[in-house]
This record gives sequence, C-alpha cells and structure tokens, in this order.
Amino acid sequence: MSPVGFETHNHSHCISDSLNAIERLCREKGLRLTPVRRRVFEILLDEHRAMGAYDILDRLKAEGLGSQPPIVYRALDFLVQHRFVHKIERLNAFIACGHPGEHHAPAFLICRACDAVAEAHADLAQGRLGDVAKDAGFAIERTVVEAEGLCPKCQRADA
Amino acid sequence: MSPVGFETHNHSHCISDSLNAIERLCREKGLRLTPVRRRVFEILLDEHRAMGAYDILDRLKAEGLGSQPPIVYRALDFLVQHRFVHKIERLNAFIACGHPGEHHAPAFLICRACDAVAEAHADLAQGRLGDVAKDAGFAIERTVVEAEGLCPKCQRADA
DNA sequence: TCTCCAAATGTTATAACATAACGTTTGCAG
DNA sequence: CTGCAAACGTTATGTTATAACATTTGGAGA
Repeated sequence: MSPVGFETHNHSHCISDSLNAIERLCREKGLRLTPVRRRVFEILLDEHRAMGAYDILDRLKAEGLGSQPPIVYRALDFLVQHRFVHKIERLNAFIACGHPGEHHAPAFLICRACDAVAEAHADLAQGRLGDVAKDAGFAIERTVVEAEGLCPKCQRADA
Repeated sequence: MSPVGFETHNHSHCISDSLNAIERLCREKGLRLTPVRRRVFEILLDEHRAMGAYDILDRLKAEGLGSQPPIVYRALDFLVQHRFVHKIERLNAFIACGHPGEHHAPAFLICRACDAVAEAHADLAQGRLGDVAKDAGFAIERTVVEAEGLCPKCQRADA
C-alpha cells in the first residue's frame, strides 16, 4: 500500500514493465491494444503525471496519430475501462496505472501546488463506507478516492 | 453516519433547518451571505439533488438574479469553500450539504442510473489512507470520496 | 459624515473538457 | 471471401469553467 509518485525511480523499467503487463493482459483477455491505445498509454507512462486529454492529443498530433478529440477520448475510455489508466476527477486528467492488472481500488494523493499525483490503494467498499452502503441498500461498483493537499516538496517550498 | 438522500423526509423542515444553520454560521464567522449566495443555496436545497452550475444558472436567470456563468460559479465557490455545498466531482455537479457546520469529511453514494446522490461520512484521513499519506509525507487537506453504483430503486428496476 | 478600501457583482469573451453523429476502414469468425 | 462488429477518422457542437476588467456595495477608520 505504498504510494507511487513522490519518489524517484527507474523510469525506463517502469515504462517497459507496465507496457509488458498490459500487452500480456490484452492478449489473455482478447482485447485489442491498437496503435492509438498503445501510444496513449505510452505517452502517459512517459510523462508519468496526470495529463489532460488535450495534452495527450497534442502529443498524438505531433506524431501524426489522429488529431481530433474523439480519437484520444476513445482510447482513454478503453484504457480506463480496463483499469490501465485512471481518471483523476479532481483534475479532469488521466494517469497511467501504477500496477496494471492487479486488483485494486485506486486512491490518489494530489498536490494542490504542483499537481503531482501519487497512487495508493484504499478499498472503501471493504470499510465503513461499505457498511453504510450496505445498510442503505446501495450497490457500490466503482469508487473515486482523491485526497488533496501538499506533497513533501511543496510543504518545504511553502515554509 | 447514515446516508441522506435515498429516503423520504420532511423537505420543508430540511430546507429551513439548513438555511437557519448557514445564516447562523455566517453571522458567527462574519461571512457575507449575499442574495445570490443565499439564493443558490436555497435552489440547491429546494431541488435536493446534485445540479450542474448551468442548471442553477437557469433558475437564477428566471428570477432575474444574475445571468452569466461567473455569477453562479462565484457563489458556488463561496458555498463550497465554507462547506455549505459540496461538489460531486464525478458528476461535475453541486449539492447542498446535509448538515452544514458539523465537522465532516463528506462521502457520496452516486447512482449511475438515476444520478441520485446520498451523503455519508468517511474520514479517510483518519484511516489507512491517512497512514499512507503520513508515511509519504503528504499533508491531506481535503478529500473527495465518491462511490458509484446502483441505488435500491434502480436495482429493482434493473431486475 | 466622508472617504477609502476590500469584497462582491456585472459583463464580455474565451478557455478547457467532452461527446453526438455519421461515414470509412480494419480484423476476424464463419 | 464475405459479412459483421469494432475501431478509426472527421465535422460539428455541447458542456463546464475561468480570465479580465468595469462597476457597485458595505463597512472601517479618519
């Protein structure tokens, strides 16, 4: 349950590992990892931050891979649906999943100063909210858990 | 910690109680509950559901109380800042707080079929996510907790 | 009371985010 | 090899949100 995002790491490994992981998952499940979908995922891995759909689109355009919003939104729909990418609702932005394939209910720590995002894990449906939902007869299917605050670096800059 | 929103209730009481509560709070804290701010809050109480900013704006327009987006967004900023209204990020919509003034970390159950929203309470910062954040040196200031699924009524309709 | 300042409002314009609709291409099962 | 579903390309538009600047309002202090 350690967050990913505020530490340094071997980035080329994290890119190839994640890419390998989703390639394998797509093969196993018969999903089509088309060039656009694959490239959108790579861009998100490469930038390693939450990006707006239009930021991604700009990169696609520069590479000659589709140039209109629906292209990128459709690719993102696919990636989000299969949990390869998460949407950060607070930022209207998208980020590559830190451990694609592993079952998880993602939670995010979002720095309000630098917009850095760390992915953690918090299975709400298992906790008190799950009890509340159960009592209310509500069937939870997905959860959005986002904590906004200051990352370590920006706390120091603040002081 | 019971959710509010899927049950019937005495609506005129809930309106006057909430309105009284925020009037008192504004008096105590020296906040200015101006006509627009007050009316936006009343509209949200009255409709008793999550409304988009432009839905609210339509009602304001009909009443001759300001007619441009910044009017309603500024009122909403004020109301959200003081926790009289919550933003539902998943819906890009706003809902009157079920118990203004009480300290709380709101959580929402959102029906994907009818968009009904129930407010619950889940102080994440106190739980496991709080520990993770602490370990990462991240200072949580606000949390967004939204569970999407099916409300009791829509589960029955589904079957 | 006046006057000055900060906060709130009014207004125009535009930025940022997202999808509807429809035609074309592609991949693959039969 | 053919027919269909899925993905892609494209145009247009819908939806959500804010920048920037002028004007008005409310209240603290001279």
